[in-house]
Amino acid sequence: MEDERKTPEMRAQMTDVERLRHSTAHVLATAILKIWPEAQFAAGPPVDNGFYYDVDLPHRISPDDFEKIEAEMKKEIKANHPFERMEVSRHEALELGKKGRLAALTDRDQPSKFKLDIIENIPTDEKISLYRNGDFIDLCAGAHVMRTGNIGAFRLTSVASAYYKDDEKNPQLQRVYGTAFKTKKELDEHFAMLEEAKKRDHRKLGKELEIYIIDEDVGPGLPLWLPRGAAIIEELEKLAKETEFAAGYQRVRTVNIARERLYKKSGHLPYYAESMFPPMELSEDVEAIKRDELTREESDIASTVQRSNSSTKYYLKAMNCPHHHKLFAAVPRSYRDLPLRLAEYGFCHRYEQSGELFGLMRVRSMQMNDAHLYMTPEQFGAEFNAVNEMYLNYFKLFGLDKYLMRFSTHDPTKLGQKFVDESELWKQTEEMTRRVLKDSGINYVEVPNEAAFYGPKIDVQVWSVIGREFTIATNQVDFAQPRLLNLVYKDRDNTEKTPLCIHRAPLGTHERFIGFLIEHYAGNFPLWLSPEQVRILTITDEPQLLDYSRAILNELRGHQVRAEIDTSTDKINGKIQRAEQMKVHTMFVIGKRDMEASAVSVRLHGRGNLGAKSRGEAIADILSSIKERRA
RNA sequence: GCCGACGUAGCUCAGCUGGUAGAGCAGCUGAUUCGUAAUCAGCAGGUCACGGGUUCGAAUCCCGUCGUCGGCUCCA
Repeated sequence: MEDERKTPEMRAQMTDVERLRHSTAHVLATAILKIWPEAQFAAGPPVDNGFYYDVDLPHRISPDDFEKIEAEMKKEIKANHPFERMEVSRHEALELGKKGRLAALTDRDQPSKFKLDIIENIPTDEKISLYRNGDFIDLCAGAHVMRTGNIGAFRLTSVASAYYKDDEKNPQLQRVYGTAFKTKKELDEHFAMLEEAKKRDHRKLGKELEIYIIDEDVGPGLPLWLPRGAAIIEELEKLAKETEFAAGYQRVRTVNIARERLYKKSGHLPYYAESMFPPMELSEDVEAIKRDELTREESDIASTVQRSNSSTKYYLKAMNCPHHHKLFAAVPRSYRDLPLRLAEYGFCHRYEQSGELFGLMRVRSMQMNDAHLYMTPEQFGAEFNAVNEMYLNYFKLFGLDKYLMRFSTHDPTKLGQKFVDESELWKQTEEMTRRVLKDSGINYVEVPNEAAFYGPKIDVQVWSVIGREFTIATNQVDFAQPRLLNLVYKDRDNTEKTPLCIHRAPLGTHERFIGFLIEHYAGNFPLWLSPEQVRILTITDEPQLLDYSRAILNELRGHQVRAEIDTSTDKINGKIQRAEQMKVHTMFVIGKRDMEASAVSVRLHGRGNLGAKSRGEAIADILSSIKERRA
C-alpha cells in the first residue's frame, strides 16, 4: 500500500464540505472520548458522501450507541469551540503522543499508539501540525472549518471494521461512518437520494423482476437465471456475436475444466490457485500422467503445486485464455492468418472470498464476453484501437456515460519480479496504448504499477447505484503467455515468431454487466433488452376477443418478439397494475372497440396510454425498435 | 477470509421483557365481463435458516454451522 498522505497542497484544495466533514470527524472523536476516554484513534478523513474515524476500543460500538455519541457531538457543536491550528516540532509531537495526549482530551496512561506511528511516517521536511477544539487535541494536517458551531447537520450512519492502514496483516479497528452537510435540508436530501438508490439496487430489482436467484442449496455466488434474466443474456450474446462477427472474430467453444497440467504450463496455477475452486482428483488416468512427465522447467513453474502419484487433478477453469491459446496452437499459423480473433462467451469459475460476494456484481461463476486476439507487433495499434472502438460503441448503445478508463502500466523498477522482463515490449505497447487513448479523446487516468504481469491494460470503471466501484470491461495486452505456451506463427522470412495477444471483454461478464444494466436502467430496459417486450391485456375474456388477441400474440411470437397475454379475470386496471409493476415495456390493451377496428391500444411502461393504433402499425413499430436496438 | 448486524409463508413485514405463529400481496377455487396503476368472497400455505444447549416451556436466551447485509482485504 502506497503512502496515501495528502500533501499540504491537496489539503488546501479540500472543498468546503470536505472541511466540514473532516471537522465533524474530530467532533466524533471528541464525543467518543467523553464516553470512552481510553479510545485510541487512527485516521479520520472525509470520504465520498461523509467521513469516518477509525477507533480502537474494547467496547463494541453498535448503532445503539449512536444516539449517545450524537448527543455528545451536539454538545461539542453547541459549545462552538474554535479549531485552533498549532505547529509543533517533531519532538514535541512525539512527547504528546507518549503521554497519550494525541487524539485525546487529557494526558492518559497509554500512549497514542497509532498517532505515534503516523508521526514516524511523516516526511522529515514536512511540518507537523495539531488541531484543537475544546480539550480535544489531534495530530492533523487539516483543513478544518473555523468553529465547531459551523457544523450544520450530521448523522452517524454505520460502524464497520477496517484494518489499520488498510492492511490485512494489521489489527482491525472499528470504523465509525457518518455524514455531514451545511444544512439539514441537504442532509435530508442526501438520505432521500440513498432511499431512491436502494430502489434501483440490482439485488432488489433482480428479485422483483424475476431476473435471477441465488439459492443456498446451489451455493453462494452462483446465480441461476430465471427466464426473464436468460432473455437478457440471449440479447447480449446476440449483440456480441453480431458485433464480433462483423469485426472479423471467429467463435470457438471450449470446455469448463482442464487438467492441472494446462495451468501449470500457462503459469497460471501458482498465481491463481487461491482464487480457483479446489481441484477434483481422478484416479483413472494415472498412466497418462506417468507418460506425460513434465519437463524440468515446467516442474519449476509448478513447484508450489503438490503433485500426486496416484491420481490426476482437474480444475474448473477460472479463465478462458489457456483454452484459447491451445486452439491457436492446434493449427500451424502463418503471418497470413493474423490477426486471428477467437471469441467465446466462456463460463469461468473463481473461488472469490465469501465476504466479497455481492449480488450479481461479484460472483463465483461467470460467463465472460471473452476473446483473444493474436497478432504481429505491427498489427497491434490497429487491433487495440478497434477493440476500443467496440467498447465505445457499446457504451453509446447503452447510454453509458459515467465511466472511467483506467490505464494501468508497469513500474520499470519491478521488471522481472512483478512484471515480465521485456522492457522494450512494455514501452512499445504502453506507448501504443496511450496513443490510442489520446487519439480517441477519451478521458482516462494512468495508474503506474497496476498492470497485469503480462502487459498493460485498460479497465473501464463504473459505479453501482450504491456507490461501489467495479470494473465492467477490460482490455489487456499480453506478451507473456504466448511465449509460455509456445505459441508461434511462421513469418514472411520463414522464421517462427511469438504473437502478441490482446485479451478483451468489452461486455465484461453477463453477471456483472446485467447487474449493472439493471441499476443503470432502474429495471426499465429498452425494448430490445426487455425480458417481456409486449404484454397483451384483454379487457374481457369473451371468446372472440381472446381469439383476436391470441392471433396478435402469435404474430408477435412469429417475429421472435417476447410477448405474453394476460387472460386473467382481473379488471383491466388490475392487469395494467401488474404489467407496470413488472416493468413490461409495451402493453397492448385490447377490447371490443379495438377488435372491431382491427387495432390495439398501445400503452408504454411509465409513459401511459398512447391511444389506438392499427394492428399492423403497432407490430411494425415494435419490430423496428427491436431491430435498431433503440434506446 | 476478517469485524459487526441480521435470517419468521413464494414476496414484504408484524410477533413487547420466553407461554409452543399473524397480516397484506402472490397462489388455488368460485363469483364478476369490466376501457388504462389493485373487483369481491372463500380456501390453502410456516420442523420461525440449520444443529446443539439452558428452561416445566424457546421464533424469542446461549453456543456452533450455513447464508445474507454493511465495511475491510480482493476483483470481471
